[in-house]
Order: sequence, then C-alpha cells, then structure tokens
Amino acid sequence: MSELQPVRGTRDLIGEDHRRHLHVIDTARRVAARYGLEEWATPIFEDTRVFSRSLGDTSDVVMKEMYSFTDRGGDSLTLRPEGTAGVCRALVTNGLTQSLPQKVFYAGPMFRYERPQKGRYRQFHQIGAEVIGPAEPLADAEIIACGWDILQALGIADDVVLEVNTLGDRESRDAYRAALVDYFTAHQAGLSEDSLLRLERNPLRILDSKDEADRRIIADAPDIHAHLTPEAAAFYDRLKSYLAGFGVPFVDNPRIVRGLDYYGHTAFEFVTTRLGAQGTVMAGGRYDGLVAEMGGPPTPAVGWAAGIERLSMLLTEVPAAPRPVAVVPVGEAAEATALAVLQSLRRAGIRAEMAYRGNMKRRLERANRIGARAVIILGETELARGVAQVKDFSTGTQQEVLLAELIAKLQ
RNA sequence: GCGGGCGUAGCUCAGAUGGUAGAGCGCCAGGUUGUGGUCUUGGAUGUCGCGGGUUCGAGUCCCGUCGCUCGCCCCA
Repeated sequence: MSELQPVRGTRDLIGEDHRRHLHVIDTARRVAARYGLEEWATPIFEDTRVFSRSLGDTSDVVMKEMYSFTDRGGDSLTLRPEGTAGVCRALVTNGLTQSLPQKVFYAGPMFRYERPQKGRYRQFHQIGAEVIGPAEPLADAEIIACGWDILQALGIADDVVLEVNTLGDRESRDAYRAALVDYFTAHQAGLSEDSLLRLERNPLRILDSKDEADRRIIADAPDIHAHLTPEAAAFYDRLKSYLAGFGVPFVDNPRIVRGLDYYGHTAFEFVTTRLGAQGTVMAGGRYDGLVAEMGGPPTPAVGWAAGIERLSMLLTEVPAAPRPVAVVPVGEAAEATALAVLQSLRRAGIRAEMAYRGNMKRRLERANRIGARAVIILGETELARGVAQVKDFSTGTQQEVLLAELIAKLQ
C-alpha cells in the first residue's frame, strides 16, 4: 500500500467509474438541452458571502461543513457546497435579471466537510437545473419533468419515486410552523433526544426523523395543507395538474421539508430504496427569495440538483469500454505503411491504436488486453501485394483486405 | 462529534485453540522465431495498516493510533 492516499472523502474516477460518471452527465446534458436549458459553468469557489448569505444565520451548523479558507489577499473564499447560489450570483453579476427567464443546466464538483458514507463524499459531483424568472407553477412542473426524463434516459426511473409537497407561501409556513410547535410540545415526552433539540432549533426537521418513536408521533402531526392560504393551495393544485399533463407520476408526501427561509411552495424529491440511508437521488424546489439575497431584484426561481455518485451507483447498464482497432506491423519495413494506415483510420473516425514496441505476439497480446475488436496485420508479404490481414477478435476469423478497402471494412 | 464492522500479494479473500504466510484471479516467461483470447508448464510477488506491550516465539492475544466502510447527527 502506497504512502500517499487520496484525501478522506475524495476518490479517483478511473475506468468504469469514470464511464458511469460521464454517462450520467452526457445523458443529463442531452435531455436538458431538449428542454431549452443552456449550460453554465460558474467558478468552483466563490466569495464566502455567496454561500453565507444564501444560508442566512440560522444554520451555522451548515457553515461548519463548508470548505472555507483565506486567500493571500485576505479574502474569505469557499469551495462551493452546492450549485444554486453560484448560479444566482452569476445571474445578478452578469445583468441577466434583465433577460428572464433564464433556464440553466450545470454539472461539476461540490465540496462539503462531512463524514463520508455510502454515496456521500467530501468532493462529490452534481448535475443541476434551474429556471429563473417564472412565478408560474408550470415552470416547476416543467423542470420536474426534465428531471424525470433524465432518470428515465438513465434507465433508473423504475427504481425511483417522485414525492412532492408544498411549503406554501410565507403566511402558510408561519401558521404551519406554529401548529407544529404546539403539537410536538404537547407530545414532548415521547420524542427522541435529537427531536427535542430540533423542536427548539428547527421544528420542521422533526418530520424527517428516522427514530421509530418519533415516527409514530409524526404520523398524527398536523398537515401543512390545513394551513395553506387559498393562493398557496391553488398554486399546489395547479402544479399537480401540470405534472399530470406532462405525464409525470408522483405521490404526495406532506413530510418533505426545507430548512431555509427562501424556500417556498414546491418541494420535491426523487427517492429510491436502493441506496441505504442515502435515498434521495434528486431534490429541488422553489426558491423565490434567493436572487434577492444575492443583491438582485426579487426574482422567482425553481430548480433541482442531483448527486452524480448516487446516480452512477444506480445505473444497471454500464457503458461499455470502447473497442479500438489495433494496427500490427510485422518487421521494420512495414512501419511506414502501418503509420499511414493508422492515421487514415483515425481520420475516418475509427478508434485505432498501435503499440510502441514489441514483436507480433506481444502486439497481439496487447491488442487483446485493450479490448481490440480487430487487428490489422501488415507484414512483408502483405505489403508486396497492397493488402492487410484483418483478424476479427470476436470470432477469431481472419481475411485478406485491400489497403484501399480497409476503412470501409472496419467502419 | 457519536456508534458498529473491517485492514494479509496489483485485485477478491483464506489463515480454530500463538510455532517464522496461502489460494483464485491478474502479472512475467516457455510450449508456438507471422497469430491474441482458450489450453498447458514454470516463475515473481508481501514492512500481515502503523506504534507499543505480553511471550522463548505474535498475522493470531492486549493497549494505542491511522485508514476504509456502514449507520447516527447534519443535509444548502
């Protein structure tokens, strides 16, 4: 075992791991484009205030999980823990609040200082989608439909259930929070220690406690729907009918919550039972207050993010490693022709390789090791006649092909 | 920050009650000086995570430590 190991919570993406990872991004990118999303790439580190503002002062626990550092100029910078804040900052700094709506897709690394566990790393990767501008629930439904299509294109939709909820507007939320505090205070005696703490700090979070005793109490907890203003209830109804219109199956889950104040109305999660404790595969909601936090005008927005590592683990069909054609010259005299053949294949769009050294046997062994689908053997007897031996590695059969017909033969 | 499991060859792992370390796969070489994969013969693997202790003797027992992993907390 070598002395230098990857830093805790990071890992190398090599071979199949990387093919899975790329497949997720490529697929998501392709589907997102069909919805008219444009891909943005924002910096992976930002002024710490970009994130501290978006989090508010309520969650200093979360602040402790940020990778923050002071640079040589004395500024506090932070490796981005999520993508939405940076996108909103970019929207404002590029003056795009004047050209709404903006429909954005992104993919890239995120960083959180937390204890690694299944599907959870300190450097992890997300894809994300945001629609900034529209206040209509049609935008919520559309971005959810986009996420659903991506999961389908990845072949994992069968293992995933879409759960939706509404957090209502400000008025609804305040009323609901008060009702929850009343209810849980009345049932304090049965609550777990953790939930008693949550009751003081963040009562909504009790709703997703994993403690069994808690769950029994939660089952009879007040429902947000009883506390929705007529406007908020209408918004949620329209969302659900649009989802039906887009053909996206979903279930109501009134227990989905969000911790931060700028979240309102739609909240949703795509969940699976196949990943142990990390069941959420894609999650999002409406965040009408965030752009204003970044110094822009009040601007409604809705979006989601998904962890690429988790999606990769769910893939059942792994993209196959590419199979090249190997060119095998026999003897020095054949090398010049071999190079010409090699390049003509590559320029015709065929993945082609030639070993740097070795006799024929070695080169064939190497061709086999790299998964070649065929080898082109060029020796003196072939050169003299302007042909090559083409051996199909799947079947083991070999035939003579005119050099001029090689590309057509291997296309 | 807290709890459970695990650290032995490149990989997956076996090594009852302490006696100087093994298998499969992979790798290297030969059988085959113009034919891979299959077959066959042979070969090389190692600070048994690290440090200390007990013992005539520790991969094995004890203490500590680091790492991995699953979960709790947290989840923007």
